[in-house]
Amino acid sequence: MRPIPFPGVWGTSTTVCYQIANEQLSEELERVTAGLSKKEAKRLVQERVRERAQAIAAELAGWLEEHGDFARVEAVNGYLNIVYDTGRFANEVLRTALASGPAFGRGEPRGERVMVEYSQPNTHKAFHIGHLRNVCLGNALSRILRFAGFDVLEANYIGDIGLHVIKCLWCYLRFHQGEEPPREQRGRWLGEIYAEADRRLSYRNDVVELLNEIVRSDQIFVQAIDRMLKELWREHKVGEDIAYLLGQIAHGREIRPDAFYDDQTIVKFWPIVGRQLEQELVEAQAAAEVDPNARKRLEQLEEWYERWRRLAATIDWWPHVPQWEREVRETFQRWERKDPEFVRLWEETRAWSMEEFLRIYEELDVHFDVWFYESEVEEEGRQIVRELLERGIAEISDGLPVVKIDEKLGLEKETYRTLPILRSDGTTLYSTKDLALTKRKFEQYKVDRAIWVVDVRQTLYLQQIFKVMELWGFEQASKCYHLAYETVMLPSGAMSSRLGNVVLYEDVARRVLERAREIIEEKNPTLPPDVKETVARQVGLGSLKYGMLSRDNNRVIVFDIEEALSFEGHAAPYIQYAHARACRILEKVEALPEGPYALDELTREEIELIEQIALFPDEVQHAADEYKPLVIANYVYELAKRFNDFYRVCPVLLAPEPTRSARLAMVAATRQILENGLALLGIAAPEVM
RNA sequence: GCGCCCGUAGCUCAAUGGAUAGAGCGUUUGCCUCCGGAGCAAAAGGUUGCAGGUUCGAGUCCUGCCGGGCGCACCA
Repeated sequence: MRPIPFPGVWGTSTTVCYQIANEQLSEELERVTAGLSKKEAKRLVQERVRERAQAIAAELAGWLEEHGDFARVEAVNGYLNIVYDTGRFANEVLRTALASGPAFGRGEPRGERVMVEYSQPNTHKAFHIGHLRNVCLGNALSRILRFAGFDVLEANYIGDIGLHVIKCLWCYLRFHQGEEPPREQRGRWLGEIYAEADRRLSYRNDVVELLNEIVRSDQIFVQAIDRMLKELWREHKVGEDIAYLLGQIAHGREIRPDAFYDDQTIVKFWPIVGRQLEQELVEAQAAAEVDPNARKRLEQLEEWYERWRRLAATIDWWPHVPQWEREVRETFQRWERKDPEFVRLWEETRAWSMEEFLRIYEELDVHFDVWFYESEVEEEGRQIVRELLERGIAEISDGLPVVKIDEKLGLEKETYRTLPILRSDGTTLYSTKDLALTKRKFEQYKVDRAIWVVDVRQTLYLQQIFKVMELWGFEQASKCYHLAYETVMLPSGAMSSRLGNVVLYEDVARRVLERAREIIEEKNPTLPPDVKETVARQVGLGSLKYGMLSRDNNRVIVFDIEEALSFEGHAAPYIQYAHARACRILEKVEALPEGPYALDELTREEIELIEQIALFPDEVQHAADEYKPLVIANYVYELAKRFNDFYRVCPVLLAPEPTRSARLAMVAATRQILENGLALLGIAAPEVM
């Protein structure tokens, strides 16, 4: 059963006649088509089934028309369409919607406890718009599941320890100790230090990666390599390294960062590389002016040159990288032996990040029931690893404790591969901690199902965790579900803190709020200042959230700031605006008139509006079943659209009774459902804007 | 090599296996004496990447290509 897909016709449609026709005809068709060519047989079957479906539909329609209690029953193209008696059905819909109010659409309690883990930000790192998508999705999903009748626990899992924290603190101690972080932005400041640490530690790899990339795809560069190396020889007489470079490039083999004899070789070579790129750039620019096909090469060269330039600015880092790596390992050991001074620093800086996260959650109206911290499950994780090793599920391979999952499951084909569960030096991995966390979710919080709202790139990893839990004998492993969603990218490509093109949540939020304030100042200057501010937040943040939720989970979002700043068209403000309009009408009446309402003679717009209203409870269940807030996002937009159509054609306050009362009921019901639907997305429904 | 995701209007995206594939942006033309113009009306824009298959019926399911993205042993 589904709604009849024609405008202005309210009812349900069924395809059951096709199924009956198929059953009835199966034997006969086999007989008749014997000996016919495939094409002929197909056409014949198609014809016969259609005819029969239509005949059955017509028969059923006749019967229902007589015995049923509907406005009209029709057989069309084999479909059986049952058209509602609008007066009665519409009254029923409006009555329930208005009587239930904020509870309209709520599902029956399911008696199932579900934990939704989302957000999982890392302390000491920046909170960017990729994290925003996760929060919006996880929170909307939680709200939808709860409304659909599940008992929901919203859980956050703070990455407050791990290599990233150690790197950040190493960099802080080594290069920024004693500096005063900006008062309100200490979390962000730490994030910048982390990014610097990452750049420093991956410096050699980044340099060599660029070099390899150029060598792989730029013939002109490769042809110039003899001259470049001669130049290098004049400046820096390390024959071994020059021979190495020449050999690798000539044979098309990768250059490796740790293969150099002398620390200064690349430092000296880098300016030579830059000069070569500059020269190629000049030539490519000239070529691009006459030949549009040369544009691609020009763009590639520009990108390489930009990367070269960034790396050149800190070329003096090269010799230090191995030493830094040692220092990071030592810093990790300080954490492992719980060095009091280090732990104190960790606690202090961790609080800086948490301060920022809490501010963001408050702003987004997101509230967690359970807070997990990676630092709290390290020991429990080690215990599980020990047990896995004792029971022979895990083994030591090249000094590394791993679970060879495919082997343990007896799978021939590589599927789950191998999961390391502890570092060879005994420090914990993400996996160590996640094993413990999974156990905790079910045992400590007694949940029936656990959902991980995590980036799609971790799909294999999470499947590995679930499988290891299964091998360990954890029965609820089958109740673990990974809700994967795609990444947020920029028009320029993937975000990368190392490349310095990360769009931070704070920056976007400030701009969106600023824009919202400007617009409200322009549209509604007479509002009291505090109302303006509230509305600006509701509209600005609502718009940002809607942008994250109005795309399917498995689609990449290309974040465009201009789009985020536009409050027109298919966006939250459109829906909020419809809500505000409805409020304007309703505030002009004393009390909502009691039903039943005169709904027998309805316009097309009225039928479509009521039809959409009636759909809400089903849509909630659908969204919950599929884990798709998008379903609700689409629904509220469609409702707002139909309301606007209605608003244009059907005067409410000026309509004569009893139409006026009926329309007021429609407005009230619509307003309520816009509010309910937006609430499921975590978006506010302002009364004015 | 193995595996996952995405190809729909110029752009960004919708469409529980069902009837005539819909929105927004952008473009063109209109609408504020009328419950709020963050709105509305109209026009233009499509071989749903390609080729097969399953089905009464395929944008949707299956197979193979083509194009793009991503993941695969000590990051999280």
